[in-house]
Amino acid sequence: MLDIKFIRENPDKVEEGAKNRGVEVDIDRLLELDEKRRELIATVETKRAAQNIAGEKIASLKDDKEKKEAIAEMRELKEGLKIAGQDLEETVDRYEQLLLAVPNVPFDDVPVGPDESGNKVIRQVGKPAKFKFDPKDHVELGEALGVIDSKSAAEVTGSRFVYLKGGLALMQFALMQFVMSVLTDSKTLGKIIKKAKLDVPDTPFIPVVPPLMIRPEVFARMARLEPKEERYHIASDDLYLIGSAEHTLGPMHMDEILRENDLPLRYAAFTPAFRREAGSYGKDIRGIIRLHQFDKLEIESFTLPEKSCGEQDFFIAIQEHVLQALKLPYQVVAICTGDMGDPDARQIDMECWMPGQDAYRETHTADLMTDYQARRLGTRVRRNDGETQHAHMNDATAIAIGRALVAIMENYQKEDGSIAIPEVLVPFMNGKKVIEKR
RNA sequence: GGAGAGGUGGCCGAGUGGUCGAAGGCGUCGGUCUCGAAAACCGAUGUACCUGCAAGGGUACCGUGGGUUCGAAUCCCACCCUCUCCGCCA
Repeated sequence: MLDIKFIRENPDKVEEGAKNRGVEVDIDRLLELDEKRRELIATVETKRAAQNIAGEKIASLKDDKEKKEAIAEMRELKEGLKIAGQDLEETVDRYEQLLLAVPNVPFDDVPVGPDESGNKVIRQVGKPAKFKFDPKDHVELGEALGVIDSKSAAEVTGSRFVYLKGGLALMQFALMQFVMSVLTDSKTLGKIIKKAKLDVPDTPFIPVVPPLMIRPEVFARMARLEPKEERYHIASDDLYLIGSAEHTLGPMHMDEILRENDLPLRYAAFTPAFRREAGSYGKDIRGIIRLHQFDKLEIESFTLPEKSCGEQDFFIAIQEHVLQALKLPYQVVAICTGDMGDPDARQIDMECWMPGQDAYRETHTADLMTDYQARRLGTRVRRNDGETQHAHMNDATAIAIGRALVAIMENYQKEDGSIAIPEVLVPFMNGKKVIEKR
């Protein structure tokens, strides 16, 4: 949700932003309703003030006759208030509906475009490996090694589910451990900050294992309930399965006022993510690139408004650190206006080179929501001077299973079909250096 | 699943129809004292919205929604949530 004052002062900017995202909102109508709303508030509050004074008068009167007269007067006041009150209520309802539909305003450096075709590659790091043999894709590799079993999963649960087995299952935990070890160590974070020349503190991330289900009201306040067809819903308890740890991490501080000195608050959460993939029939149907369920390590932070941009840069630097440590070739992509989520002011993706796909594919994303989510959530900061403001929120992938495993399998494959294990993961895999057929 | 208790300000907690936005305590902030600190003492401390250049003024909020009433934190109804005990269970 945007600040109505900001919309009042920058209607053109808001309208243009929405238009560039392909979102239709009637800003003129919203401002009309806002004006009407404020007029009605004035009317209603004046009437209430009169009523309050009359009420005090009644309470102070001793004489029964006087009292009766005053009460009769009060009855009339009450009627007028009722009508104005209803009018106000209706206006506010329509006003809020419109206000909530307004997406965040994209930063000026966000490329304008209708869909993913408008995304811009910012830089490429590492070169796609050249193979002396025909590289296989992860499905072929995984099935031959017996570490990916889609067939059994399809029988047991359905398509887009998978059994990860043996070395690959172990690698998932190695990845989690490795990345978590980065996120919780201020020394490593300090090095990342220094290398990227950032001006952010090295405050470590607090590890979290959050709930996997969420109430609809809270989901809506995160501006992530929609599109509903993308969410799994548990009807018996009216709960939704989260599509990302962000969904239950973000509302941790709803209706709270944080203290300036406690920021940045950084969290790293491990969760499965559940996605119905309703809009992607036939897309990536092969393998483990797009699953209904995958495990993920997600990072989220709450910062002061003026620090949120640098925080996103920091998140990106962490992602690049991880990819470089894994020695995966990747590119950094600025997501365009039409391809961003509604709450995002800027979205940056990491795409890893996947030889089996012969393409760069998304493995990470970093979203800067500014105060858009925090305003809905009521997450505020009390500044040291006593002022309160809405906190800024950032959210990003630290490592996502499925995609990360695909990148490793396809980049680290050997001619005999075995898969070398990235050096940094070896200590987390009992010293195992290769996944081979057993 | 069964039985019970309860939701009040950052926290604890009092308040059962009218000067209650709400006692008291804790915490926090400022001050006095001190070389400094602790203790003690004094003072200040909710949020949101409307209005105003500002000082200020006004309105709402005691889980949520509705009702009764001239007037509701207080009475009635519905719902939501939390906690405790028993049962079941990783």
